[in-house]
Amino acid sequence: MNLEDKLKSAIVDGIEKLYNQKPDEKRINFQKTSKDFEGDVTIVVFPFTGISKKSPEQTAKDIGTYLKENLTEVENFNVVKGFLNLVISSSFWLDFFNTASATEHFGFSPANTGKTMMVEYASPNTNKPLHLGHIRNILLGYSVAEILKANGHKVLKVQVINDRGIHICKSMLAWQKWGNGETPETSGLKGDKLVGKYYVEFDKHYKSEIAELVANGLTKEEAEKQAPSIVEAQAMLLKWEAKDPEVYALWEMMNSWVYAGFDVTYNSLGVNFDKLYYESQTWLRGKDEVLKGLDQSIFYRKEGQSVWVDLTKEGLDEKVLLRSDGTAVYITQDIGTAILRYNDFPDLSGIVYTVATEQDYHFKVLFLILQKLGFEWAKNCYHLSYGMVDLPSGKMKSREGTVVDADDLMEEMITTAKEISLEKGKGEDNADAEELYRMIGMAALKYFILKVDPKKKMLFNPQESIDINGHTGPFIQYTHARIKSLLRRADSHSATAVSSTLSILPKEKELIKLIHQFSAVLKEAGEAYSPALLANYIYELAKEYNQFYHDFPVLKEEDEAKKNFRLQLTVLTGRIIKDSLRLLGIQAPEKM
RNA sequence: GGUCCCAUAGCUCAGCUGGAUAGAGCACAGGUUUUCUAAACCUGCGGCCAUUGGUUCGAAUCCAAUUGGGAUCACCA
Repeated sequence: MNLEDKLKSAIVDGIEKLYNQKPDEKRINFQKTSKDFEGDVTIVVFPFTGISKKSPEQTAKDIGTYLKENLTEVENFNVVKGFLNLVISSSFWLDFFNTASATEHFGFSPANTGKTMMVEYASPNTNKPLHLGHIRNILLGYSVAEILKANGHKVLKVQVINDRGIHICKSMLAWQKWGNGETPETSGLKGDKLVGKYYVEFDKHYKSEIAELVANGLTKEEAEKQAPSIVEAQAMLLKWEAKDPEVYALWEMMNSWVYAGFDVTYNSLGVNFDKLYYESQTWLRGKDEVLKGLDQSIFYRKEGQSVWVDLTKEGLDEKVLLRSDGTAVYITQDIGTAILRYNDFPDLSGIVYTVATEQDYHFKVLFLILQKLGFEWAKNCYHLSYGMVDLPSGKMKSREGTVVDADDLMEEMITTAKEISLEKGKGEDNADAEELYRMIGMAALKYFILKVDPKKKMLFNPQESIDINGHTGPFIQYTHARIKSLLRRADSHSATAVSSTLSILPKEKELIKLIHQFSAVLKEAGEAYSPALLANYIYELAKEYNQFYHDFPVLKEEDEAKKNFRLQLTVLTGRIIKDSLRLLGIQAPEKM
């Protein structure tokens, strides 16, 4: 039983004894004691003055006296207005500290919950390389998956690959026409970059064709439909759908280039997947489900035989599910794919879809439709919606060339890390050092993105945004490296339990209190699907440790008991930092 | 036009289900090293929490309206 639960039930009992009435447990509200007052935990007593029929001060005094008499953990208390500040005994903190020290991954859920969660992330199109927006997606999805694991769930990381459609045909067509047989090998380009190059090439030709047609008197809309390039691309898509051998072979070849390219990027990002879903294999799914729904009158037909769902009662619109020619639309596929996943993994307890906030409406509709179709599990589907990454110049637009390429960005981060290291006189020129620069650069990038609340959009300034000092990944890495350095010197430290009668300094207690919060933070990060909570917590911990480190000797402490305690405090802090960074996908170097 | 999201220091962000004098980092001005990593630590500067009402003992937080920004609403994906 943790401290807050203990306090809570004691307060309930106390109020009942004091005033003969049970308080609403939900109104018992704990908060950190403001640093201007003495105490560790503060209870706001205003909600209970109605029961006590006494002044806030008197009520707080009554409850405080009761707690002090009945709970060994409560050593003392003081009252400021309606705030009851409790001083928790240092023996409680030290007992907790010993327990945490003896736990391998303190804060992680020790037991398996038996739940299996599927986390979908990345989900790229196969016609162009990954960019900054994908990076946010990938880092979030990966980290959420790891956090869920730390909370005791089984996790399946999956990726949906949008490998079919008009977009890929555009690249294919352009390559066929103007590629001269160029391959990743002959061009020296990464596969995804090469295919992306032809996507841009297509767009260039398409645009000039439109301009020409408009000059010849067509409207813009007509020109966009009649331009030879797009007509050809559409013809190619039909051939693909008919499994034309030649088109299919081209499609397979170009996709294989893209996958090889993506693998490099995923590797650099340090992420992986347990299962891949290819749209080319799932795009025909869902149609049967829609027809079943039609039979059950969940859906209806409109003129022209198209099939619709009416969501106006839910405050949304009508949505088309099958075109009048009977073919599926995008959401139809998603219906099919969701069902497919539950068929693949019947014991799934939920699916987390990591998809940008632009698709909020889409997922609302999708989950509603699944519910209407009678799938109970639909309520366990969660859209992890994340905001766009904006640039100082505004939105990223591939047409305007303002897209920040994922590979370029990572490389730039690593180079910057190297430059800064050399500037600080810490750099060397060997393989180990190169690996360290990579770790630092990637930490700066990952932390910068993950520390922001997922659902908020964020601004990315390539020149200024990524820093290495202050509230950053490298700062936390540095704290870890510093801890490791200290521990390397402490060759003979033995892990003996700390006596609960040891007197501890305020700064030491602050550290223990922060560590005490860790399990709650980790749990909440999992429940809220928010790595940002963990990222911000671990910064606080690193900062607190740095202050402690600065102010007090560890190895040079002469009192053996204190030295032992401080060493173990250092060990535990280092472990929590390392574990947390790992959950964020960030490596913790031993030296830097 | 309908729906949804957002607005906190010059900049980038915290601020959990309402609680004490709203916090960090960057930037700016200074300081700390004969002692465990100065990628650190400390001090200062910086705020009408977009505006206006409401609920409450108490509002950055909840509600409503307004303003400004963004997203979305296709027989596209």
